[in-house]
Amino acid sequence: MARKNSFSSEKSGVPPEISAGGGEAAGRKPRGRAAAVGLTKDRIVDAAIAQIDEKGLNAFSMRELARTLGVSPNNIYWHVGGAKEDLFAEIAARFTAGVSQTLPPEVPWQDRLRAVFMAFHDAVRSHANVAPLLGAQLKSNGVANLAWVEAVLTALSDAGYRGDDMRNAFNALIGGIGGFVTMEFAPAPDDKAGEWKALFAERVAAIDADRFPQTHAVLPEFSNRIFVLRWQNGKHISYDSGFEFLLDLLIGGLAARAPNPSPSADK
Amino acid sequence: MARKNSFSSEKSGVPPEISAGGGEAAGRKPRGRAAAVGLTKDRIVDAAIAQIDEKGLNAFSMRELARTLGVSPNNIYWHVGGAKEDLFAEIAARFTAGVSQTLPPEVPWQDRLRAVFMAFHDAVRSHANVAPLLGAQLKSNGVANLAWVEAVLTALSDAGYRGDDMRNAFNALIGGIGGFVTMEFAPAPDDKAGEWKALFAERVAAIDADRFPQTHAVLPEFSNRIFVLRWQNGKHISYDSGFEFLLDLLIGGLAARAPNPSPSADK
DNA sequence: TCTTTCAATTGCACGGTGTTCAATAAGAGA
DNA sequence: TCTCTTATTGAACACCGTGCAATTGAAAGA
Repeated sequence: MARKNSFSSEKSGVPPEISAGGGEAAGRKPRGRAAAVGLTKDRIVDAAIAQIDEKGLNAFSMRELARTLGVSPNNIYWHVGGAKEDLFAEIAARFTAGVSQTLPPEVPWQDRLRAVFMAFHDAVRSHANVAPLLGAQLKSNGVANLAWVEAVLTALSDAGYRGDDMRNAFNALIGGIGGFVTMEFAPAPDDKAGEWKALFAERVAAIDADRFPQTHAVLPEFSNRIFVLRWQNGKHISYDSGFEFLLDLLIGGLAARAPNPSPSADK
Repeated sequence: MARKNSFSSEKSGVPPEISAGGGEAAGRKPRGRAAAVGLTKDRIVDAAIAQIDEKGLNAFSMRELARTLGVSPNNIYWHVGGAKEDLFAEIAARFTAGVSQTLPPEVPWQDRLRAVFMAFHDAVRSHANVAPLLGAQLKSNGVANLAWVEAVLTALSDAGYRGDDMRNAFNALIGGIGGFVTMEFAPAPDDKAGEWKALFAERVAAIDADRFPQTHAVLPEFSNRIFVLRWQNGKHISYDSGFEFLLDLLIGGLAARAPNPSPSADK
């Protein structure tokens, strides 16, 4: 039945359930020999996300998290395993975890892919400040929910991709889309009173029409609405249409060069 | 012409040239009224990149940079403008700056786009540790060289894209590709003696075949070679083919739905 | 019931960090 | 020579991540 917990506490004084594989059976508590059980990994992650939502990832600190939890910092370390990085990984896992509910296999693989990534996009937007964790750190990157991976791989397989092609397609998808989202919600500077915004806007407004005609021409329309010439992120300016454009480009391209163009008929 | 310097030092005791537009005429020194002129923004950025290359972005510190430059930290702040963030922005600008040499307009826009992004990819790989700066911070993100933006916009224009379509195409391209690179080189944990690698590899090897058949099936081949199931980044494992796949997907897709399919004939 | 055991929690301290404020050195222009 | 501005420094503030050793306290075994 596969309720494996590969390696739980084998060593000495170590936390409860170390990063297991799945993550759906949520109720199971440490249970071995509880003492003043008050803190849980879940509670920590919840509080951490809340704190990041509110103050931004830059301002996040272990000590402050401990303060708001009414707990000693070391307690957090104990539950979460060693380092801030591990907490971040745990947080990242939360996100792809929510997206695991996949569409049935009858649905064309294109639609399934689309649904998975749209859901991912929505999930991230609702906690935009954690976005950097999802793309810019290997450890966070690596703890993603397997159901999510499985869904993508299955879709690609149904499209007929195998071997290196499948690997490249997977990486292009995850890298392109995950990366887009990271960039979409890249944090703005810890601006003291919007000073940077003004400076940047001024600079953008003064772009030289002779040296950069194309850029200058589209400026009035694109200013603060394209990735490089902006002073606000996707939290304030919607990049939804850009995201969907990318998604269409990728899925369309995958379909165009897929061994199995549209329905699911392989195997 | 156009040697504008929009707003240089107007205020009180502020640094020399604040973020100007272009950046090609390199020789010009502060020159207003030099004193113990020994430190330059360029020297600082050089040293910073070197330090990040060597020790990683996480380990980077203003104080240590100052130490290796044989200089007081404040001196750096003075030259670079207020905060670590500003230095990072300056660093990021370096990268897109190197890629400004564009192909002549006779070359089909697809090839021009391809060249621009391949060059970008190469530039980043040669200083992989700075990658997170390029995607995961708005301020760094925003100082990119305008020649680079101009090149992309021109290509899209030649393809016939206008208005919202152009904006979406631009964002999809920059977001997708820039994001991919960010993820490709996402830093691995500051691992004490490869402990995490082992743990992760073990976990990956133990994936449940019943719940995740597809994932399990491709594992031997994909382990550590796809984005979510890996413990090393693009510095050690090549994602070149994935990158090119993405690039082809995007450019191909853009061509497929472009008003001007292949040659440059608009305007 | 009384120990023992060990999960869960704390205090304290170390060696850093980014950044600010006010003071200074040192050339150029007068 | 005396300014004046640019360039540079010293010392300090508040805070950080995290390791170490000590502690609590609930349940397991006697």
